[in-house]
Amino acid sequence: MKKMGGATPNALLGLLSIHPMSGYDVRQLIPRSIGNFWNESYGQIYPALKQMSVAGMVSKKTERQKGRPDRHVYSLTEDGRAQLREWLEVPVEHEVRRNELLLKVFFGGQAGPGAIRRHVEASLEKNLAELKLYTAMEKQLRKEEAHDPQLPYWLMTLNAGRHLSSATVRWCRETLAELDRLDAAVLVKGTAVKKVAGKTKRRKS
Amino acid sequence: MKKMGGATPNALLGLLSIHPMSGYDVRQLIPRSIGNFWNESYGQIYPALKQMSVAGMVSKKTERQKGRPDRHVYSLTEDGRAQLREWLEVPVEHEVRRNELLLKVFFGGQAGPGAIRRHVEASLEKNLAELKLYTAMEKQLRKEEAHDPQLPYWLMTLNAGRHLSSATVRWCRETLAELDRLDAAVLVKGTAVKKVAGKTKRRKS
DNA sequence: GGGTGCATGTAATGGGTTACATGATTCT
DNA sequence: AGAATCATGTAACCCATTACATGCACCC
Repeated sequence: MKKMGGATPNALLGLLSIHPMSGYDVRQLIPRSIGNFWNESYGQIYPALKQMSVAGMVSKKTERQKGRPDRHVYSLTEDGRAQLREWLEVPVEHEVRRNELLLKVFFGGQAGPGAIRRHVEASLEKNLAELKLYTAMEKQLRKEEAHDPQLPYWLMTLNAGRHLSSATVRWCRETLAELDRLDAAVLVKGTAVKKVAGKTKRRKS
Repeated sequence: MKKMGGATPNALLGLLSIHPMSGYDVRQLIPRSIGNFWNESYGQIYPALKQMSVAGMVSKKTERQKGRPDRHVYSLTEDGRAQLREWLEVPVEHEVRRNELLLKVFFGGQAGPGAIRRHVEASLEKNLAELKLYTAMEKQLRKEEAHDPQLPYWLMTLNAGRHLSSATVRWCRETLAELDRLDAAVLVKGTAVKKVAGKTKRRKS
């Protein structure tokens, strides 16, 4: 059995472990499953499935269709399942996840007035929206997949999303307050002060 | 002035905005500045500095040294500063940050007993350690850089790290509790339980 | 003598997205 | 008529890490 170091093929094995699928199906499934913390594009999926097929991790069955191209449905082999289990044992190593928002905040002193505030506000909105989405997804999952033995694990990842998003929301609010304080300090010291953006847009919700 | 789309050159401009530096210096500075949410390797830094020099974003001065190779010290030009300011205005777009821990948790149903728990415990430890580090860093920053006008922004990113890490800690604890509950449920169901490693196979919706 | 730090850089390799190419079907 | 969906795949490109290559100084 060959080594499968990369996370991508293992992620695919994981998805195929739910049920047999085509490459197209995999791509469609992602946003409704691991989409909040993982992504794969067609450019990764199709070649990876082919390689894994050669390596004996998956077996392929071709379903012919009228008009449309054939569906190549892949399912896990025993080797594939073993490989997945093995990979799941390997400790995850820490990688620095890049966060462009924080990068810009770090250099905020160089930015024009209001730029950082706008970014933080956008992040706040985004994370509030995500929070709503998570609770909706949870309800749906609990209903539709009530009997799936994997449900608890799916809920754990949803819960992670909730914790992360709500922490980000809290940070955004604190940061906006801090930005207010900074602006105020500048005003006090201030030379010629006119109408620097002091308004925080309050909108729909 | 050329377009600089990628975040890497702009991150370098940002670091050079603190004070002029060599490529080597940049690399050394990263872990003590943006290291918690950004990284650049020599393989990126040196070519990028060269390109930016050609593009007129930075100017290079060579300091000769005894024995050691020359230091190439780069500083921002006006164009570079403008480019940085411009980039700081551009809204950050959402990218799905990959999280291998969550990926493994999602497929936890396929894992051997204890594997997921070990990963979550490791994450808990890691984040607790990071929390300690953040408070230490904050103290140090407040002392050493007390007069730097950029300090507030640096503290904001530190604060983000704190929020993120402590959210992760909370999630880890909740998740460990949930894993306990799952294990207990399995024990209850498994009337004739002997070898835990037994069979959870045979599942198909 | 050997490891570490200073200091530069390039090349190989891997990972990943986007754009391209094809083509029928179904919906608006 | 035109767009979206189904369905496959490849090629070009971008981005990033790692390994390699060099070489002196300093410390143990």
